[in-house]
Amino acid sequence: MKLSTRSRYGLKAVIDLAIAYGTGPVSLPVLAASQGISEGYLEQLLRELKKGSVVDTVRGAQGGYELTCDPAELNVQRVLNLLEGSTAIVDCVGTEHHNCTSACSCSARPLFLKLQTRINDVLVRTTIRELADDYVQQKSRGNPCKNVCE
Amino acid sequence: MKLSTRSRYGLKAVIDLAIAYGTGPVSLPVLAASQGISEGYLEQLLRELKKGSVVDTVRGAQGGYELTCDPAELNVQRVLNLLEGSTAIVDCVGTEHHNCTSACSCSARPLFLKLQTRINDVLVRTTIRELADDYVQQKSRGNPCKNVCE
DNA sequence: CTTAAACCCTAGTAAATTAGTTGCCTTACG
DNA sequence: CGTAAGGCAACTAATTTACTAGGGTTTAAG
Repeated sequence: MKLSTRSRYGLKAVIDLAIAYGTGPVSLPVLAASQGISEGYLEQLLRELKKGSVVDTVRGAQGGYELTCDPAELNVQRVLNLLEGSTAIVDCVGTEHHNCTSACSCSARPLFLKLQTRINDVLVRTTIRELADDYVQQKSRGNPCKNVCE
Repeated sequence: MKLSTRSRYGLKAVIDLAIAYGTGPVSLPVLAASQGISEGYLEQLLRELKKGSVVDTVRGAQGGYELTCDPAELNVQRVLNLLEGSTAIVDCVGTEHHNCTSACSCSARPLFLKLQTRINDVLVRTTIRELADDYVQQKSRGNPCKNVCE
């Protein structure tokens, strides 16, 4: 049930980009330093996000990464789907239903479906803008925020 | 975000035991055959469930496994916690909060907390009895149920 | 009392996933 | 042209997952 660090790092980088939205690209070294992780690793995650058209890049000096759309229009599910591959808790309730029919299959399926529905609900409804705004607000109140996990 | 096969197999075995609740122990070969998996592997999972007092065993010939309590009193969270170790999607929102304070920590924390709340809600509210009853009912309607994942 | 069915336990292992690192190439601003 | 930046591929170490193997112990039944 754990979310991978890919997802955690990638999501936080997207939130960083949302905070900087409209102010030009943010470079990899800056994004990596924000979370205290290596540039090489974060780069891979950002490349996935670029493939999925969530971020765009500006090459050359003064370049960096930026969101392709307004953070208010970007939900968490889209981001996590790119980073995680899929946000399905079990394959048989993902977008590809495989061999499990909805009529009836294994005894745990009703649980999996309910869980997946609730999870998707949160992921779809939560926008990157909300998370970015919350974080900026907390910091402005002088709360001891760190974006680094220990 | 995936649920491990441990969890899937273990949970389904518990549902099998719920269906047989009150009719004496069910043997490992029977439980394993129900899902088409090896006895050795399922045995490990059942041992975890025994450690957690969810199932009890009867040794010797005609022995097997049985639930320690009424399936109506047993929720899915308790079962998955034993099988999965923890049902937390990230460590910092588990029962052990580690170094992340609730005041403010990383930018993604509000999302993690919301997600975890919704997940726990489903896991706590769903009883094994519900799942067992649903399954028995589906089968009695002649639906093509299989407890085996393909 | 012997046998066989059943649980008990430890250890090992192959495959997959995760979490990175390394190194070199391309682009573009000044 | 030099340097700062992203692009890309390959490799690797550690961990987790999903098992398998094999021997030990208990107990009901014949």
